[in-house]
Amino acid sequence: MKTDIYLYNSLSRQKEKFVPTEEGKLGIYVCGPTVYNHSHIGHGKSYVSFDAIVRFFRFVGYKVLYVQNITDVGHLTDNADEGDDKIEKEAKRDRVNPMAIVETFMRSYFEDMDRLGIERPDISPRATGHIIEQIELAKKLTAQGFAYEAGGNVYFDVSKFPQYGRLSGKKVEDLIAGARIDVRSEKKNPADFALWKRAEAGHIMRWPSPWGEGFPGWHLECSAMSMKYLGQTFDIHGGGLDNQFPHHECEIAQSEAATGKPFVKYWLHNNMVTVNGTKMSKSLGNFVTLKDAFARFDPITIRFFILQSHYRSPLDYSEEAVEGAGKGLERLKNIMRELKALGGDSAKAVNFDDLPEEPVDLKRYYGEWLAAMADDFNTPAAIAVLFEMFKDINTLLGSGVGVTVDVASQLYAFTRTLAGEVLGIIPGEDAGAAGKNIENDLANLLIKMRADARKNKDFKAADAIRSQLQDIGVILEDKKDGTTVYKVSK
RNA sequence: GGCGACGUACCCAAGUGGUAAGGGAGAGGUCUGCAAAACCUUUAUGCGGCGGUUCGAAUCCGCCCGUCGCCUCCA
Repeated sequence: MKTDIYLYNSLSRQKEKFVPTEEGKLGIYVCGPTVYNHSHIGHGKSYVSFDAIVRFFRFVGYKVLYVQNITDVGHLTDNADEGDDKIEKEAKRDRVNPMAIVETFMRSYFEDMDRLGIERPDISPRATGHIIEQIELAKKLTAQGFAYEAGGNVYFDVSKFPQYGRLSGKKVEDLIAGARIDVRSEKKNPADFALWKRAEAGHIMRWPSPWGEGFPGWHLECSAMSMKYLGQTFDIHGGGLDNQFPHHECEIAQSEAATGKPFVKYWLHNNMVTVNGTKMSKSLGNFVTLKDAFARFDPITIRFFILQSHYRSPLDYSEEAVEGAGKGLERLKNIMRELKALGGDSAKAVNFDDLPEEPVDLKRYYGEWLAAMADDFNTPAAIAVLFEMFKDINTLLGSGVGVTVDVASQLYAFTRTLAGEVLGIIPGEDAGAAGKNIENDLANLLIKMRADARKNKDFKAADAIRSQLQDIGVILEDKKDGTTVYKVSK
């Protein structure tokens, strides 16, 4: 390991040094989306954050197993007991099979995540694919006396699990006192939550169980699937702050009651996205979908915007703020393009144990960057370090001293690793100038024509070429040495 | 009502006891045929307000104001 990582554990409410269950390995589970609608900016923040966290763990040498579920059943529109299944509701409205809704929005979800440069989780288990495991868990809890059946429903008996409320800082008594009176409930205690729900007539998604036909409660899937793939005790469980209660609280209760072991060592919660200062939620209908945002901004700009604030801070989405972020990101891309043009893309591995201090003090910048990332994944501070370094690099490039291919290559590889491989804020291989294709040849042809016009002081023709290229999204820049480079704007 | 978080320049945003990172925008300058890009300089005696602790506080304590979140589905 190159460094110790400190992270804020919601369970202890303080920063702790990360100590893996198994040396060199990380098992992480992050609550995935319920796929009944397009993903919004909030999903983007959550999954971009955890993507950066996972990438960083991999960077420092951990072998990571990243599990993120797809909820495709059982998530009710109301509280944990009443209301329709969200997916069925959409399905009924559109008169299609619920699984078609699931398929549509699951594809939409992955498409959006791909565009945000998020690496796919290692395992994306679906709730409906793990009905057996969920039934087993419910059976076990019932047999152990932690759960009871009532009219085809199975409820977890919160009174049997005294630690309930530890994660969210809530007291069961307060919850009961504050709970809405539900006269029809078969529950012993208003705070009890459903492990299994009886399927009423007309309910489409249903499975046979020891308690009759029904479907699993929302919380159960995450316990069943996380433990299946990561073991009864695993390292990190992540998710949105809004899921801390009741969802994660219920997961802990179910899992620890069933196994008698600690469920998760470190709980990580990302903060929420607000739009115009108000929380965005599917229920409120004020959400900005990622597809909306992508129509306005480059997806990587959205990613950069997200990582420019800390994952535990709330993020207010505004076009002004994203535009500002986008311009900063432009600078980063410009530098990468220049370094690449100087021959920097010749593959070169970076030896982080032996970094040079000249002509750019990579050793220092790496140390600062690493310290920022290792301190609860402080991506905004890490990005600030990169910008300081870019200033040095730009000064070097503009100094007229000249940069050797070797140095350019080293700077490129270094930046590519920190900003690209780990933070994911450098888009794929799109840096224009070095391409070998017809587009590149045409662009260089026009550049040459313009250069000839300029030589003949025919600035009208030269500017016409430049402005018309700009109209189609190609921007020309004249360098100090008299050459001209082009870039394709988004 | 209960619990929690936050309030840093025009905008975004780090910083949790040692004298205000970074990005955007603005202003001036260098370079350029002009642009663009880049570079240089500049923009908070102050970190919601008022007290307190301390040699020293944006950072700790108290009160107040404001905003947001959770307590019901949400990443």
